[in-house]
Amino acid sequence: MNRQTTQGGHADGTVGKALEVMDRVAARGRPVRFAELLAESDHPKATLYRLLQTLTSQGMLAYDEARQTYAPGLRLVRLAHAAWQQSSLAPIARPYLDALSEQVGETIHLAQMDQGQVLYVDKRNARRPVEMFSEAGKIGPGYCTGVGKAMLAFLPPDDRAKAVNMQSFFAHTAHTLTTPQALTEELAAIRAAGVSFDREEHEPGIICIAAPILSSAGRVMGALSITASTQRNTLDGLERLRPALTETAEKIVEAAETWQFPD
Amino acid sequence: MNRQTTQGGHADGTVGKALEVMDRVAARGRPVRFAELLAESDHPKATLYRLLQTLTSQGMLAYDEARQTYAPGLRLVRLAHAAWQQSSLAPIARPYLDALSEQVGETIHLAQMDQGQVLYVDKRNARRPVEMFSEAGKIGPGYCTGVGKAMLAFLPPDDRAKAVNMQSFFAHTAHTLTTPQALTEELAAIRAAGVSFDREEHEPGIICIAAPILSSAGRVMGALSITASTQRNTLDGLERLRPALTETAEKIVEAAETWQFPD
DNA sequence: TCGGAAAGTTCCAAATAATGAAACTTCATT
DNA sequence: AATGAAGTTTCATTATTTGGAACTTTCCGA
Repeated sequence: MNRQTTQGGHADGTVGKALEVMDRVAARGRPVRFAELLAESDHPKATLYRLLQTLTSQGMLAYDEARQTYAPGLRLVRLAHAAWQQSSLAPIARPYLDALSEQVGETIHLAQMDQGQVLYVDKRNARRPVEMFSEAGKIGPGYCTGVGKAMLAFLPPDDRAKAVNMQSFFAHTAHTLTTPQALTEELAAIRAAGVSFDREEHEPGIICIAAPILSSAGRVMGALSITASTQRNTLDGLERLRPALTETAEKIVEAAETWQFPD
Repeated sequence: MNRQTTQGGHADGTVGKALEVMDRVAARGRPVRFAELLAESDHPKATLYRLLQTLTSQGMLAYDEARQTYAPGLRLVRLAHAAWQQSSLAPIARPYLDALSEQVGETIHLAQMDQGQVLYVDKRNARRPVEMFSEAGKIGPGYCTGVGKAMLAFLPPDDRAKAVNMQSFFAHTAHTLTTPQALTEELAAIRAAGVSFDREEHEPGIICIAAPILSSAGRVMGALSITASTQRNTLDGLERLRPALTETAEKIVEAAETWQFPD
């Protein structure tokens, strides 16, 4: 029972430290040099060096000899396949997303919570279906997205408070909620309404309606959203899609709770 | 310099052991109980228990309290997104896969090698595009798939010999090559031909033509294949698609070697 | 081409974390 | 209640990790 509530940073044992390094490499979004990592890490040179060696020899990182850079390794892709299939709502929700996509014709996101952030696990585009990993696996902020707010709103009070405090508020647009107070009030309104809206809070011109996916016990399993641009739609227009949205969310819960792994 | 050539299993340090446990959980393909893992592991109970605790608290595993089972965690999905984008050929190859898909109208796979196995990193279906993680991240055998043989054939001799010995041959069909000798001969033929064929070696009724993706220095970067069923096509029919296939492979190399991460 | 500095790698005694046998707690059955 | 299988905790022992410093290589400018 060794909880570190301090700043997102966990670190039990050697494994924790190694994974923290993994995260840093992944967060860069491009190949990184040893020195770059060293600069932002508080490990001594030798320690960081050996952590990177271990991760590389394990296939968790790929080392490019020519450029002397590290990048996340392909072993992760293999592991993630299993994670996506087993631990995400995506495989169960797929047919319902397909149906909803056909019905409403707008962009749809399926998201879950991971470590206080929004993790997108599936998507349908208005025209072309799915865009692979380029969307699944992407993360987003909790306080200024429809799915983020929908999930935060229905978290148990303690977790919700914790999650609200973990947000690092940034005014992406003039409509972004930028204080814990404003967000807390908004979340109460969302609980009352049952759905959340993104009123151009994350990107100008982009609006969305989102619904939480709640287990029958009331636990937040994820969230589902329909996104549109202000050029082609309005908040009222999205409000009209609410029944389709919440019905889909309900079907997903039902499917998830019925689902049993075969022997 | 502590190499373990023995059976795919590496294990440097604690991190290695933890990741080996991760692999075992992922390999099951369904939630696993502690006892199941204990039975197939050679760690003592307490050790395995703590490894699982660490991985769980790190978000690498998800623990289902109700069922008392472990499954790969969502943190992996996040990390894999970065890996797929940065370390796989998929993002670079995408436009070329799209074009090839449109041109030939058959199923297309893009694969890379990971730890002696074939790792699929992208796919196009005949009709509907892409199927998310359910295909990307999947692994397959090297000795009886078109992409596997294409990559094995062009590996440096030492690596090739090692990889051939790592295969665990199983006669999926009557056409499967089931000995290292037969495979080695086939690989020589593939080197001479420049492309490989799957002659119903993995699944009855499924054939394919595959080409390696070789860097200008001759290093194996991945492989590309066009798959068809014997009902709708023949090996000769696939042979006719060879120019389109190899041209696409060349375009991908070119794009990959030109590609530079922006500052 | 040469010097110098920065980047990357190795060493080893000290510090720390992992180990695992055994004892203990649960919880579902008989 | 009694049994036992599954899961959890303890703690002295053991093995791994640590990090300062020395060493080697690479890069760059004069």
